[in-house]
Amino acid sequence: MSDIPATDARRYHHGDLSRALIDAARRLLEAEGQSALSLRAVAREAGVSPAAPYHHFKDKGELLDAVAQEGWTLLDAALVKAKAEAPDIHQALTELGVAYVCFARDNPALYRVMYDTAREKEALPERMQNGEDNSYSKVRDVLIEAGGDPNDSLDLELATSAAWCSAHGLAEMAGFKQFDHLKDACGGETAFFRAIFNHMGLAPRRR
Amino acid sequence: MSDIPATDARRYHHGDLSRALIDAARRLLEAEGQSALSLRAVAREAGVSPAAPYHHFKDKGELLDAVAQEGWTLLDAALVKAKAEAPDIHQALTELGVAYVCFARDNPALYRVMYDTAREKEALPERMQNGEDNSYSKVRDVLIEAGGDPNDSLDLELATSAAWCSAHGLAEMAGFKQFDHLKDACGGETAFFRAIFNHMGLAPRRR
DNA sequence: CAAGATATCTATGCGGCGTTAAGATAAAGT
DNA sequence: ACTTTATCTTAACGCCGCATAGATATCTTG
Repeated sequence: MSDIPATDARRYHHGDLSRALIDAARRLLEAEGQSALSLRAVAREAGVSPAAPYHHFKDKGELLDAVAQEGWTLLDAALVKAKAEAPDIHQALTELGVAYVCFARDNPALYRVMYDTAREKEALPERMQNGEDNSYSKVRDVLIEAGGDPNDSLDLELATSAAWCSAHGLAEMAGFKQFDHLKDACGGETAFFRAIFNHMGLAPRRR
Repeated sequence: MSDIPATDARRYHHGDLSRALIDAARRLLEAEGQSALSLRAVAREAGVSPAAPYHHFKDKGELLDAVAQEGWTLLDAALVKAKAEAPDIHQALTELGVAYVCFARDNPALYRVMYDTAREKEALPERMQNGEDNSYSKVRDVLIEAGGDPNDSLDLELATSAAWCSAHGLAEMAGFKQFDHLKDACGGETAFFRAIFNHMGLAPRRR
């Protein structure tokens, strides 16, 4: 899924330690999971002393913020791709949802860091606010193209939020063993995702 | 929301330390939040030495399991109450959802522990499996009463799972500041919850 | 009731954590 | 060349989860 560069330069002044730390963190996250992501372990992985990160990040939380940022960017890219590849506009919303859940499945630890840091500040990143050309707007635009009323902004926002909540809910649940037999019965994991989304009749009021 | 008894008995042999530890953990969780919930802090709160808990729980995880267990029981009770109070069967599903989200809002740290421990073992508690007279079945039964086909068990399970995912998704998101203005626009928090659930047209195939 | 067995708790210690403070070293500015 | 500044290291503090060994209270059996 990812190619996080390994760091090599081992001179005293590193060159770009913040970058190297973020990469190290993502490498650790992918290889060992969230519980292994200590600041000291990140420093070790990057080949510096335990205190070195503090010259680039105020504390551990700020490093995690940076990691989460990259996560949101990756998720955004996955949604762009999904929309572009959707066969028609009425399936586009489901395909966005499937792409979302697949991202969470393929980057479980990163996905967790993204929402953990968001919960810490009780706010999703700006990218997720109602705005132009961000992740949130991608879902909203699909809803409009599929027949939503662009003038009923409250209803549109509710529909967009509902879609996001649904996708997040499924993303968090899909990993549980309870659903294994349903995945089989549906004929595969993504078929299961689609079936679940079909049961959540996500739509705005019509124009 | 809760009445977690404070422990007093301070004799050498405590009497019921496991009980006292669980209560202490829940008290800490409510007062200080999840990050303050260390095993040592729980022992302090219960008035025993840091190593005492190990005679009643294998490790910290097992204590959290016990706390989570109580959480699921409380959630179950909230759902029973919501179903009993629902005006008619077609609103019952939404009311279950609202009750679910309100539980998460009122017990944020506990709710988090519940899902964190579940994720650790990649499985929700048995209570959540397809079965008789558990939390899962409460949602499923409402879907049947509302017109779902009791014989199409795959579809029923998908619909039940979809409802649960949606509720969980909203529960996790509702705390974010992003939604404050929507809550206002809807005329209150629970009205917002209802509006979101309305946009997720949760239903099984008809009989 | 006495005495040994058992359950429960304390004391101590290990390594790892996040974070801070003080000192070393390399690069940049004058 | 010399100073200044940015960057990194070393060392230390108080927390943490957890393991071990020893103390103390209750239970069991005579």
